Amino acid sequence: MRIATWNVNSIRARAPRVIPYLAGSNLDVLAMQEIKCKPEQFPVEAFQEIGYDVIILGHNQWNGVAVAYKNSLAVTDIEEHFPGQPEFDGKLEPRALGATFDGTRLWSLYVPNGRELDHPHYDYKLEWLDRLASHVAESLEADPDQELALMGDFNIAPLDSDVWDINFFAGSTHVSEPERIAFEAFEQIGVKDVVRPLVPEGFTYWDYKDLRFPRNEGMRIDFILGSNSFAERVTSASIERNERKGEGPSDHVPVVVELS
DNA sequence: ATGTCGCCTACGAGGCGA
Repeated sequence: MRIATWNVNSIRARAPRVIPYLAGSNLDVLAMQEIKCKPEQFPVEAFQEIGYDVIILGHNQWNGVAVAYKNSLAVTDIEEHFPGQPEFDGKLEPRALGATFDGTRLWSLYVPNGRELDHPHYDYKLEWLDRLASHVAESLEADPDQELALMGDFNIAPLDSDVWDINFFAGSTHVSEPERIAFEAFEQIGVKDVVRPLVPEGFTYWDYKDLRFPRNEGMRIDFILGSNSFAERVTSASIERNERKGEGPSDHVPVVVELS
């Protein structure tokens, strides 16, 4: 089984990139973030034409997550939002979508950005991560051997080397100690980064501004975190840097793992 | 370089979020 996560930054704008990539990728499952549309606006037919069905969670022009999967796969236990997921500004945002494929539990996750260290969105981000970790910990306590993966845009650079210049990010979100502690908490509950051991180098995101991609001034903020049973099945991984090239790319690229 | 995108509203251009 081959699965991937990709912050597409609007599926309507990105279909000309996502559909050809998916058609040529032999992926079984693609978790997407920032689809930026309602379900009725999602280009479902373009996915169906290349043999994929789609699960969608989107409310308006912000956020939104989806999961595309080969139409030969059986999907069960579709879950919109995770239990205990906090609200922002009184609203439950479309940032988490769970689904199980042949016994493998996958989550497409778009972690809140945080905006600024003194912004309410930052507290929301930390709370969101804490609640997610609590949910995953409970789930793993109930079924320690389950194959589970958290896939998505975590909006955290866990290491200084995950940004092109740590000094540029002084006082910014994505690199603060509380965010990094929140990220490390997943490893402590038994869900670890399954890509980094196989792909130690490389960014997953480059801002559209300031020639960031040509200068390779990026960030590693998109991850696949797997339970022990999931991690044991991972045979290879890749960061699809070429998807940042050419016409009309997302600012993020796909992160892929192959399972035995 | 104040250097980009994509969405909204509402039909031009500004606001928001990332």
